[in-house]
Amino acid sequence: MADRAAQGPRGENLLFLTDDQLRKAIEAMFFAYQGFTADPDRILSEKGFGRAHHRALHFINRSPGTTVNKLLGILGVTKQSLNRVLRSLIAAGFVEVRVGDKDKRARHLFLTEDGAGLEKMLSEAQRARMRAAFREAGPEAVTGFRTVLEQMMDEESRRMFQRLKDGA
Amino acid sequence: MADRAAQGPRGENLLFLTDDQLRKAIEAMFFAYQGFTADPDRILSEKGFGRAHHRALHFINRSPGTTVNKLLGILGVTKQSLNRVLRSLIAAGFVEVRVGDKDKRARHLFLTEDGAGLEKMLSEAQRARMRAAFREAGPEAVTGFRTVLEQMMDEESRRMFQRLKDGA
DNA sequence: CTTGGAATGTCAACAATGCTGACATAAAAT
DNA sequence: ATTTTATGTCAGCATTGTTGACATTCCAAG
Repeated sequence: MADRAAQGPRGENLLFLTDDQLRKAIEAMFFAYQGFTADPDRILSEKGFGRAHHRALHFINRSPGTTVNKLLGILGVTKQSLNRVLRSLIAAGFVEVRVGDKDKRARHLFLTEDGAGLEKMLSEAQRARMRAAFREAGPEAVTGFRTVLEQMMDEESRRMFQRLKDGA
Repeated sequence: MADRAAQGPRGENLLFLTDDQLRKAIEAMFFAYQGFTADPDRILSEKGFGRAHHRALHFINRSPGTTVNKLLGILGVTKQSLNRVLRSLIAAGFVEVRVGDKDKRARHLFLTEDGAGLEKMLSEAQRARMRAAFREAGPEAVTGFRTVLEQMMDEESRRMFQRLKDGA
């Protein structure tokens, strides 16, 4: 398995593509994701919610009035799974639903004041960790980080991400 | 959303620390992790296994003879949860257990030939995606990627990761 | 040596969150 | 007007987290 897609004589252009380097990156991704979700998970578990609730709150907050159907596309889960999460958020008074004006099948989702409060608490914890990591790593590392993440996405997710990035 | 926690006149030292930039990074992490797990998940679901089985196979493969207790520390789940996963891997003939020589409480874990085969299939799918992403992003991005990931980990995970990085 | 506590692992039951299937309702197409 | 498509809900199952109760083994105190 001796590899690296190296070419030049000096480091500059090495690609770090040995299986061993890739394994380390895979493990780093695993441990980093644990950290990424740790703070919100802790807050949520105290309130009897889980990670799925956080994701729903996040994307409703960022796109108020979005529909169940649009959320499905973003989250990549089934409508049944999302529905369960939304039901409990609605029951708890964190999310409000309005039936569509033009299309009465569509359910438009909004955060209540409480919902916005919870979302803020969760995002701020997550952002604080991300901000600390970025500060430690430095701006060039941050650029590289985002470039690799984007390349790791599925085609469909990447399109979704791009669309979300610019406006709605 | 004009952002960046800029200070100097030119990019060099920008910190990208606005909430909006952080939100984008958070979403990137979410979508990238979907991609990260997508290929192994697909393979596993055909065989009636899940992501937890992959993690167990990965770390047993990398540290043959490790014990249940050590795996717990690495995976960050309860022993009961891990036990269930191990039981099904053992029943399927992918993992072999040997009672400790000195300490008969300890269960040492090894992959069978089949187990190593499955692990290889899973890792190679995951490595292929990682390799492609790295190739697209370029070596500097890869360095930055790993730096940020490491900073995002919990203290404990980071120690674990460091220990794993250098040998067993 | 015995006894009691700590370490390791197993079994059982519950919760969160994926999934598929069946269905109700509204919109769109024929 | 009837059929088909889109959207969402309800019910039930699988995976994988959790806690609690327990068995076995080791080790340390007496």
